[in-house]
Amino acid sequence: MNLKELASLLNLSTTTVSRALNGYPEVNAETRERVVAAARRHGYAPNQGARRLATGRAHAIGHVIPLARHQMINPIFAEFISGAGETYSIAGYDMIASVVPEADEADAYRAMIAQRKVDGILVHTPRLLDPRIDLLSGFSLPFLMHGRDSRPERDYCWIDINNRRAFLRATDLLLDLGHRRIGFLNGMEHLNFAQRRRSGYCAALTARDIAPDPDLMRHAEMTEAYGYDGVREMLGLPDPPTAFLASSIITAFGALRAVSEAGLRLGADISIVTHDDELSHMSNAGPVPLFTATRSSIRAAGRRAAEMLIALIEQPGAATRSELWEADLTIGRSTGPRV
Amino acid sequence: MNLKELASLLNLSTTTVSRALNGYPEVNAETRERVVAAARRHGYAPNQGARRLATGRAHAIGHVIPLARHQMINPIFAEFISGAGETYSIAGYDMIASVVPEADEADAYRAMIAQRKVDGILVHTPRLLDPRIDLLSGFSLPFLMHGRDSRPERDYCWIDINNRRAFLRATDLLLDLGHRRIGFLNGMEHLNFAQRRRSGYCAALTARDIAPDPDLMRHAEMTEAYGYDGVREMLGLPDPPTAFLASSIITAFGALRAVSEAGLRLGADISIVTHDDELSHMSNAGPVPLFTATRSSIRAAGRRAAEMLIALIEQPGAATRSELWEADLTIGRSTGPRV
DNA sequence: TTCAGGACTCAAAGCGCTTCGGATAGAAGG
DNA sequence: CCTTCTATCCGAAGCGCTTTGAGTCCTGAA
Repeated sequence: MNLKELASLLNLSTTTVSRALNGYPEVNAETRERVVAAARRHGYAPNQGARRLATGRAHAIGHVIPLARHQMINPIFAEFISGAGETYSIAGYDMIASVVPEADEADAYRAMIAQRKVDGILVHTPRLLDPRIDLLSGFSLPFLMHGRDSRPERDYCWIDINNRRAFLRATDLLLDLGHRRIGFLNGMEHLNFAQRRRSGYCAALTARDIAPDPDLMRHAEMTEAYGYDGVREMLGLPDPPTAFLASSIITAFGALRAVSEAGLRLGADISIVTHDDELSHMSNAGPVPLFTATRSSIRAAGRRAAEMLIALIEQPGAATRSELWEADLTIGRSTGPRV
Repeated sequence: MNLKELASLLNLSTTTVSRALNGYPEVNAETRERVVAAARRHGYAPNQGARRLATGRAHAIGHVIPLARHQMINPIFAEFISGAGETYSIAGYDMIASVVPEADEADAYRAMIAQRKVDGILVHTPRLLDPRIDLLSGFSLPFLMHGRDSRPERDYCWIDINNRRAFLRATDLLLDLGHRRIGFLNGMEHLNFAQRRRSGYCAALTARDIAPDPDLMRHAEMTEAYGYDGVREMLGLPDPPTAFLASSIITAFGALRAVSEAGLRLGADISIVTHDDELSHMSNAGPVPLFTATRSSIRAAGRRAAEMLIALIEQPGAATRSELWEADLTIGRSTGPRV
């Protein structure tokens, strides 16, 4: 069933039917009802390809997911996507996701734009000096970055959490509890967020005249095994840490496993603070959560990011402001004074 | 830059340029080279909307992700998607994902089809008697289900693992080790895979004249907390289990946490077997993995599912067969004889 | 009665691509 | 030298929609 058929069925022109369905005012209320009813009855919906061609708008937003050699897909990504997807559905946008080898990433962005597949692009997990900013700035298509670059002079729109402050506060908390040797299980440090977290961690230490110890700082993909191995190895050091700071709750669970296995009691012998993205299958909720954590919902970030990007698309004039969210610091059962 | 501009730039007709770019034989090799070079130089790529309209093919595959009230997004989903996405990219398909409230699920499928957004649909996590099979069978669009329905008489294409067999073998293993009280932390039992797993678990028990004990069987969303709570509560029973069977490695990690917290030793005092989807951030790899597990890569399933669906789309005649994969049973450090 | 103006409706022109059905020119065959 | 291929290329139609610019038919004021 297409527009023409529907129109002739109703003895109306395609113009009127199109207008009736798209809510234009110059069509009789009664006519509109007839049209809408008939469309529903016959399961008519406008062909998206034709609509795209006629309007020049794709009503879709692109996500490029680079797959590195190690083939990891961050569970955080799923959660963010699900938040963004909620907003897209409500606003009538499709999400198109392109999973490509890391090396083809730039081409994937270029193709999306050249083929006019999307009206905007959402960019994930920026690197330190992320080439995608300059790449995408070269086109006139709106894009929004989840996270930031390190160069404030670049002009683009982003949403991020205050990673530095969060990890500074987390480290401060542990220092206040008397901990002096704090193991840091960071994310991969070529990523911007990890660099900022490290900066917060180091700043808190140096503010108390503690030199950051390279032996206590690690960075890697934030897996469970990484948390386990990291803690296990650091606990084997001559002067082992009494507390750990984890960059992801998944890593924190791994850390906890190593702590338990070593026969140490969480919150008594060893303290752990983690960042908590509120992943739905790794909940750290409850009145007194398991982990003391800096917390910020990644799903909420996804929702908001999508809203901001859609605003960028639909009101090109209006200056959409970037947003910096503060993470909550919630005290759980995983921290206590140094013994 | 569009076709017409590119064509006049080259002093060729749009016909020839289009054919050159699409690899039709009736164009001079030299001409083709000129065209391809010019297209690259000017960053030309055909407008996808126009192409869709002209060819009637969307070159896209749809995924509908229903968001239940509890708003959970399964990490397994991300992993599957990433596998499927790899295949899509190689084959030149887009993945379009629609995140909708559970109640709007059927409409989301209908809209995708009516608007001709996709050439095929990949359906996730079937329920017991999944209405989507009849819904989608009513259209002429190919679809593929990751998982199966319980009604063998329905004719559709699927890929699945042998959940029943996997859990039967896992249970058998524990029984062989002398365990008689085996706690079962299943996924939500309105889902098909969970029902099959339960059937395998029960079959193994009854084969040894052990009546399945409802107190030892739970089903819920497969979170870490569920594993923890489940084990904790079952360990508090008058006649507690000596082994546990978990439906997801996330749950298994939660189970392990409860075991450790109770001061029990994994593989000695308590055994755990889990299903392992090979999630990239929750690895259970290594020569002797942490968990004894029934293992099947969900990412590989995603890749294969995408291949099958694309075959369904591109060779409508050819009978594409459904596939049932067997899971590996790998022995780790989490199982041992009953004490 | 006339006519301006509002309320509806319509025909037709694209949007950018693919593809059908020729055209043209040189090569091959008679 | 004329016809028939073959290798290339082109014009134009059409995919299904939106939207511009024009009506047409009322209503109510003059």
